[in-house]
Amino acid sequence: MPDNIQCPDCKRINEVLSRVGDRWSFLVVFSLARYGTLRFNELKRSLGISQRMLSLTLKQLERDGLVHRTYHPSIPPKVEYTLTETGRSFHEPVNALGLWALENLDKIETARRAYDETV
Amino acid sequence: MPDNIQCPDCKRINEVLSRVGDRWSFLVVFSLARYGTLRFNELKRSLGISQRMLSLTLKQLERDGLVHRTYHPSIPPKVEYTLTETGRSFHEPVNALGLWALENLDKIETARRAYDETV
DNA sequence: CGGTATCCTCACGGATACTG
DNA sequence: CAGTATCCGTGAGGATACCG
Repeated sequence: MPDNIQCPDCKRINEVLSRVGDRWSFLVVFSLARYGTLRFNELKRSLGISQRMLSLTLKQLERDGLVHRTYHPSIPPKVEYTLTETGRSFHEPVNALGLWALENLDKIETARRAYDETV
Repeated sequence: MPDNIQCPDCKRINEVLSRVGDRWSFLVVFSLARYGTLRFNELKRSLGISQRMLSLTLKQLERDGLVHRTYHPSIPPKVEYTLTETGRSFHEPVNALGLWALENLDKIETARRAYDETV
C-alpha cells in the first residue's frame, strides 16, 4: 500500500456501514429474511429491541430501500414489514456474518479468557 | 415464528456483533486481509481512524484472537499487525459485506433521495 | 513510531407516557 | 396495534498532549 493514500475502498465502505451497518439493522434484516413478513410488535419481541429503536431502524431501512412497509388500515391497525430486493441481497452478507458469529462465539470467548490470563 | 419467543439466534448473534461487529473492527479486518501486514500508522492512515480508536480496536481484536501483534524492539519501534486464522475466517463475511457495500452505495443513495422527495 | 491519558461532545438507545 | 414525543444516562469516539 502506498503510504500516503487511504485504503481506496474503506471510505465508501465506511459510508455504507454508517447507514446500514449498525447492529439493529443487521438483526432486523436477519429476522425478516428468516421469517419473510413480520409485524411491528413481532419484530419487537423477536429482537428484544425497544419500541423507539425499532421504529427508528425500520424508518431508516425503508428510506434506504431495504425494507418495504405495508399499512393495513384496519382497527386495530396492522403493519407488515418485508425485505425489498435490495434488502434480500443485503441478507446474504448479513447471514454470512450471523453464521460466522454463531460458529465462532465460543472461540472468541476462549481467546478472550486466555488473553486475560496472560495479563 | 411463535409469537412469545425471541428470534432464537438473534441473542447470540447480538453478543458476537457487540464484540467484533463495530465499524472500525470491520475496516481493520478488511484492510489487514487486503494488505496482509500493516504497521500501526499505516492502518491509521489507511482507515482515517483516530489514534485512540485504532489503539482500542486493535487491542480488542487481539484479545478476541482475530489479530496478531508483533513488536520489533528497534528504534524507532516497529509494530506489525496481521490476521490470525480466526481473523482470516472472519474476513470472508466481512469482505462479502464490504463488496455488497461498494455495489449498493449508489442504489441506497438513490432510494434515499426518492424517499425524501415523497416526504 | 506506537502508543497512553485526559477531556469533552454528541449520538445511541432505554424508559416512560401519550395518541390515532 | 403501531407508532411519536420527551427525558435522560451511558458510551463511542475525536482532539490534544504527553511518553518510552
